[in-house]
Order: sequence, then C-alpha cells, then structure tokens
Amino acid sequence: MEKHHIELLRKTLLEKADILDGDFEKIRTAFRPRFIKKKKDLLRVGEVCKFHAFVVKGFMRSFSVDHKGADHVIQIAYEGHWVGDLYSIFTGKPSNLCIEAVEDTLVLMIESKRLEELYLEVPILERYFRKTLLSAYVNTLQRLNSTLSEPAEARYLKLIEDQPGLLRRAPLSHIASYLGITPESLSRIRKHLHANKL
Amino acid sequence: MEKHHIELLRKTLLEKADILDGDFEKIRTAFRPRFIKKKKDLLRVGEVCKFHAFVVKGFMRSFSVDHKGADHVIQIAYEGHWVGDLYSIFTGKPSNLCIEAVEDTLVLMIESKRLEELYLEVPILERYFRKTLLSAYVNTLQRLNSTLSEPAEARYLKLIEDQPGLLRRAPLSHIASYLGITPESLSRIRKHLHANKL
DNA sequence: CCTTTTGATTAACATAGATCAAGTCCATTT
DNA sequence: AAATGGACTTGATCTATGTTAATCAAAAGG
Repeated sequence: MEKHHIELLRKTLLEKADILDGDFEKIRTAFRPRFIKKKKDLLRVGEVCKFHAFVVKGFMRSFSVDHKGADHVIQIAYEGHWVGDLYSIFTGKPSNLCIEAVEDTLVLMIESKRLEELYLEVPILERYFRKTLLSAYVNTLQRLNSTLSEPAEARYLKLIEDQPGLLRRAPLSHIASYLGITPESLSRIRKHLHANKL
Repeated sequence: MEKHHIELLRKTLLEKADILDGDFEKIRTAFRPRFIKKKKDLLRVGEVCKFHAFVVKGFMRSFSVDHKGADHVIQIAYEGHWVGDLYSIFTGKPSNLCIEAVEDTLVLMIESKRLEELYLEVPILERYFRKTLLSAYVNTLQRLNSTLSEPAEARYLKLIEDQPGLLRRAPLSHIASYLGITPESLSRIRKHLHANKL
C-alpha cells in the first residue's frame, strides 16, 4: 500500500472531518488495497456487498441490468470517490448492481462490518460519512430532478460541463447510459450540437 | 408543542441511535412547531433554506418548476419523515425547490445552524442523521434506477405497492409528477391496467 | 344552494427517443 | 498487411409519452 494512496485517503477524510493523526492510524490499518483490471468486476449482480471501496487511481462505474439486458449506469467514481452497493450493505441482500472498472483501477477496501466498529473507536468518522452521504444524496437528487425535468440534450450539456473529464475517460456508451438514453440517441444529440456550434 | 408529537420525534430518533433521555431533552428544546395549511408553502423557490422540518402530522411534497412551468415532485414526506432543501442548507444558495403542504400539516422545525451545534453537544445525533441520510440516499438511487430502466407503468405499479397510502393522500397529478410523467399519461396507464385486471 | 375551481379522464395529434439494421473507422491481433 | 472486433454513427421506422383541448365529476366556497 503505497504512501501517496494513503495520503489521498487522509486528505479526503480531512476535507470533511478533523481526524487526529492517531485516529487516522487506526483507520488506515482497516483498509487493504485491491487492483481491478479494466473491464473486470469488483462486485457482480447477485453477490452480497460487504465492503466500501475508496478509489485512489482509475475509474469505476456501477450499473444495473434490466430485463432486456440493457445496462444503466447508476454511479461513476474516480479518484477520491467511494463505491459499493449501500443497499446491499445495509440490507444484507444480494446486490442488483455490477461494479466494474472502466480503466485499470486501484481501490482501498474496508469491510462494512469493520467500518461499523471504527465508528465506535473513532466517532468523528461518523461526521465524515454523514457529510459524504449528504453530498452524494444531494447530487443524486439533482440528477433525478434533471432526469425528470430536462430533455436529454440539456442533461448531456450539463454533464460535460460538470464533469469535463468524463468524455476522455469513459466511452460514449457509458455516458449515454448514465444519461438514461441509448448510444444512438446520444450520437444524434452530439451531431445536432456540432451542426449548431461549428 | 403537544406530548405525542414529541414522542414521535423521540421514537423516530431511537430507531436509529441510542439517545439518552438527558440528551433528548437538549434536542427537543431546539425544535419549535409550525402548522402549514393545505396548499401553503413551507419554502418557496428563491429562498435560502435554513431549517430541517420533521413531519408529525400531514403530508408534504417538495417540487421543482421547469422553464415551461411544469412541476416535478422530488420528494414526499409524511409522518416521521424530514423535509428541507439539503442543497440550499448545505451551500447557502437560494433553493430551486418549493416545499408545500399537500394536507394540513404540522412539523417540528430546527434551524440548520442549531443542528450543527447539537452535533457537538450530542455526538450520537450524528449517527442518527448518518443513517437517515443513508436510507434516503439508497431510496433515491433506487428511484433513479427505476426512472432510467423501467417504463412508467412498472414504476407506477411499484409505487402503489411500496406506498399504498399515497393513492389516498395525494392527487394523481402529484403521483404522475413523482413518476416523471404527465397526468394524462398516468390516466392512460391506469385505464390500461383496469382493462387488463377487472 | 348554486357557482367556481380543481382533479381526472378522453381523444386526436405531435415528438423525443427507442429499435433495428447497416456501415465506417480504428485499434489490436495474427 | 489482412483480419477481427469494438466503438461510434447514420438512416428508417416504431412507440411511449407529451401536448392541446374538450368534457365530466367532485369538492370548495360564497
């Protein structure tokens, strides 16, 4: 587990909670690194998710697969983000999601059970995750609002504005799925935008 | 502030965190009751939200209004739920949401600033809100997934299964908006379901 | 009690986005 | 270099849902 990976974790935690060096030592020992090769899965549909994973390098997506076999990107996570199926962790039920590496990815993993224990040993950690959940929740509400109220083109424009890196890191098919449309529709939207802008 | 309203708050907090009676006394004094008449607003678009509200009786919805003037129900809240615009609270920016009483509603309100102080006085409260945010987040992710991957009819069936009380308490126009469709489309879906079931 | 307003339904028509089916362009493998 | 396969685009067509507008019922209000 190399130093700068740990440093990213420390820095990320410190952004939302004042964690003492001694407490951080307890925290860091609860994590173990794991490398996931591009297109390999960290979690598969049907498995019970028992971990939280912190992305130190790379890019992951979690997606569901509908009855027709089409996939729907629910979340994306790159450096400094967390992945895991909170529904499965929380209920103990099998996950409906697949979590896959879009690029070669390195994560730091912690057992969800161990995290629960850590909350008792390092109470301030609870603040970090409360704040992190708050941001994630707010972001998801905005995405839901956008999905309910705006046409796909507006959602696409907003996405490339908010996450300009996405276009370089993820194939358009994933972006289309994240937006809730097919790759064909995204292609047409892009064509239309180019026609009007260039 | 009547006794059984406070009891609902106590009971709700205790479901997710072990809060001592002494601590609960500190908490309860931070809340003040407010009654909102049916169709009146607790928050309007453009205002900065500075409170969290706990519904003890009644039914509220928060919704956004798009550029065409159509509204989109983002959240619903009845007895035992919280309302407030977390985005606005968190960023201090004006809210894009309107929070309105669907029925005559009584809430217990706490200033968001006061809640931050309470986290220091009663650290276990942080656990309660971490868990509450977790459930809310998981629910919203599932709703988003459903919106991205299922047709409106399936979403409607799921909704009346999960929240059978909704049909009695909210007009169909709100339900349609929550599902992301127009009242006319919901009407067609219901007609279609009746034709096949009765 | 009558009048308005609000909510719900229906029908005719319009459209965003889906589906199906080729076809192009690269990158990787052989 | 040829061949394979993946990613993206394009066109033709189809469908779920939106739009507009009329109607009806029920609730609210004077």
